Amino acid sequence: MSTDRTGGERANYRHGDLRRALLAAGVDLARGGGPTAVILREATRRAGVSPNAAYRHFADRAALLGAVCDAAQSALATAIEAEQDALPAHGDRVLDARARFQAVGTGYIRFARAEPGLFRTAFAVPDNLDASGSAARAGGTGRTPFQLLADALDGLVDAGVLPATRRQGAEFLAWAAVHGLATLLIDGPLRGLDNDQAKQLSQRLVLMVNKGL
Amino acid sequence: MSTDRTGGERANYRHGDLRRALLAAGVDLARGGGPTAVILREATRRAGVSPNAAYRHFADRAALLGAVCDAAQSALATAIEAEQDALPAHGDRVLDARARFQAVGTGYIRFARAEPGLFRTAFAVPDNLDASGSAARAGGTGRTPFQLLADALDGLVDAGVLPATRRQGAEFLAWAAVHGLATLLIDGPLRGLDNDQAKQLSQRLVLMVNKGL
DNA sequence: CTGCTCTTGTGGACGGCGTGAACAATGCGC
DNA sequence: GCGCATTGTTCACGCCGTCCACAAGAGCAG
Repeated sequence: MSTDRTGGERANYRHGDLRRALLAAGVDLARGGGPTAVILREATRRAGVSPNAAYRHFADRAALLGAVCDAAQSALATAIEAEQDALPAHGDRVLDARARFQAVGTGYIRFARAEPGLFRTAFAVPDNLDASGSAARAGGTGRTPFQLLADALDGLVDAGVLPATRRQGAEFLAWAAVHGLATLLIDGPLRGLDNDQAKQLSQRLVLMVNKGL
Repeated sequence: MSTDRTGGERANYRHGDLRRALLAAGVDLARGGGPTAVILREATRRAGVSPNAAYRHFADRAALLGAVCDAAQSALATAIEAEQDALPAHGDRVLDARARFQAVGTGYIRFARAEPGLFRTAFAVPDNLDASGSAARAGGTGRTPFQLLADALDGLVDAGVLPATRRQGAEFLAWAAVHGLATLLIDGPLRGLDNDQAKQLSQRLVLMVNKGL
């Protein structure tokens, strides 16, 4: 019983799981105010620890922000998966593939509107192509948001909806459109739209992508 | 000759045009490092003035950043106009309308890639619908980027390319796609693409929008 | 059990940031 | 020429990220 963690308070001066606590605090901060709200000192304060303790677990503020960013991407992936799981499966391959593709877009935008702070944080750190497949950014099925989109596009090809010749690079076009709309909806001139309008617009956008790909 | 400004140095302790100098410094900072690089103290340093002098011309850092943001939007508008002006006018109304629409997208993305810092700053301050028509954000023709896009869409309708029924809200769909691609190209996984690849992808995207609207 | 070492948290300090309040130099209107 | 509103300066505060030296446990060797 030397490391008693059953109260929330520290019995020892060792915290026990400080890294996780700091990350959780960071995610909370990001949820409330986006990437710039991820303040290292504030995270340590919330973990009940002195500022410099953070440096035992993260190289610097950027490293903490990076971890929060990964967590946000993972949450986004989970949101997309949830949207897809809620889909009724009506045997038709074509309709199913279309629905799964649509669900990526609607889940993406639903998450952006529900958790704007986390959403903005998810894309705050410029990532390279490798990182977009990192396991830390995956949801419950082990796939990142980007991979979920790619899967949906593959599904469209398999169902014969999308010609294989147009498959290459399609994830970038689709992602650009959906991500752009999300940005407009939370930070841009489309902020203030109500849920119905937003949903309608996002459906129209995915339709546009589907037709235009 | 009491207000001698002919050297670059201050003869008087009055600066003469500090607001403009601070704004110029701010734009320079934004060009180099995006919105977070717009440091109030650094701007005053570059203007050769004490930090608090800035407060005679801007309420706070946010106000300075807002002015820089407007300037960046204006630069973006100018870039789009330049792209449109470079277009050869071959009498055909349909082709001309399409080309002008396409030029909005290519000019947008060209600017984003040429001036990523300014581009990111242009959208750093969440704007409302009114501000997207503000005169401070206009280019040489007095139109903001958003208005230039709307004009191009109107042109498509006039030329009979785009059914009037689909005109409403089309600027948001088009903007979402182009803006999204721009962010992928400068901050996202598509950073690192060379000019040809980027141009090709952006053409494909505008084609997608054109076809899908 | 004793003592050594590695890990992890603490305390103090530094420089940089945004910003407020008091003060001073200046140019302008009377 | 005088008084005043304008504009820049100086001093000060609190917050931030971060470096360094130190201390308190944990874990292991004997």
